[in-house]
Amino acid sequence: MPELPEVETIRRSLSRTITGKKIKSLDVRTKKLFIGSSDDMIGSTIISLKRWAKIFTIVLSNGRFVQIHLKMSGELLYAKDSKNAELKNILPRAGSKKLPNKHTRIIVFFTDNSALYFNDLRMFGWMKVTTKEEKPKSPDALSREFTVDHLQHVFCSTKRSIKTVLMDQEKMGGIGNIYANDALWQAKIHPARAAISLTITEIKKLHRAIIEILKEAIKYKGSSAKDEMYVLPNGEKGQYQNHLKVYHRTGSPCLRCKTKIEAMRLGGRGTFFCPKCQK
DNA sequence: CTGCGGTCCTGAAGGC
DNA sequence: TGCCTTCAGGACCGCA
Repeated sequence: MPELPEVETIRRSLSRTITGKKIKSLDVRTKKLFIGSSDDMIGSTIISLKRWAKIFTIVLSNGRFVQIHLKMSGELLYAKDSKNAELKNILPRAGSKKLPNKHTRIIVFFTDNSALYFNDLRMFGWMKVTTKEEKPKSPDALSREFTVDHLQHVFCSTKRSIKTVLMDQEKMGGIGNIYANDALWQAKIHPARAAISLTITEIKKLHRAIIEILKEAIKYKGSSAKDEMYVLPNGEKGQYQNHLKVYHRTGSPCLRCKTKIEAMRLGGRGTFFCPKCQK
C-alpha cells in the first residue's frame, strides 16, 4: 500500500523518465477511476511531478493538474515502447509482466511511443484532471511545516489513540499503517496511548522517529512486503520490507529487547508493537 | 468530537 | 483437488 516513501520513490523515478514528454492520447479502460475529461491532457507537455502526502500531482503545460491517488493497490508503470511493453521483476499478482494487463485501468501514451500505465487491482485509486491543485491543509510529514509544535497542537486536543491520529490525513499527510507502526516502535510509544497523554519529550522523540523512518524507507525505495503490490515504475520491488521494525512481525523478536512482537486491532487496522519497550 | 461498522474491490489463505 | 468463506486495507460516509 503506497504511503509517503513509496509515492516519493515513484515520483523521483517518473520525474526522470516522463518530464518533458508530450501526451499523445489516453486509453481510459476503467471509467470509474478517471475524474474529469481526459481530453484536457492531450497535446500537453509534462512540466513536473510533485507529491503531497500520498497524492501525486503532474503539472501540465496547459495549466491543468493531473492528480493521482494509488490507494491500496495502485501502480504507475512506465514502458519506453508501448507497442511491446514488458517489465522485469513485477510481482506476479499484479497481472502479467506484459503491459497492458488485466489490471491496467488507464494508459497515457506519449508522442515518443512510450507510455505510463495506471494499474490497480482493487480499483480504489483514482486519477483526476483539475484546473487547480487540490491539497488538504495539513502538513506533509516530510515538509518544513511538519514541526514538533504542530504535533503538540494536534495531540493536545484529542483522546484518540496516537496511532489513529498519525494516520489521519487531515492532521498530517503521508503516514499509513506500515510507517505509523514502525515510527511508534522507534519512539518507544505504545500505539494505543491516547494522543493527549504524550509528554513533550515523547512528542519530540516521535517527531524525530517519523522523519527517520520515512527517510529510511525512501532510502530503501519503499516497502514491497508480501501483502503489498507496490513496485517501482520499472517493475522493481522496494526493499524496506527487509528492514521493518514491527509491522507484520508478530511473534518475531523485538530488534531492541528480543521480546516477541504482538498484534492487536486499533481503529480496524492491524497494529504491531513490542509489549516491553513501547510504553 | 468520537468510535464503530459498512462500503468499495480482488485475490490469498484457511476450512472442510 | 476444489469449493466456500473470510479477510485485508485508505478513505469516506452514515450512525449512535
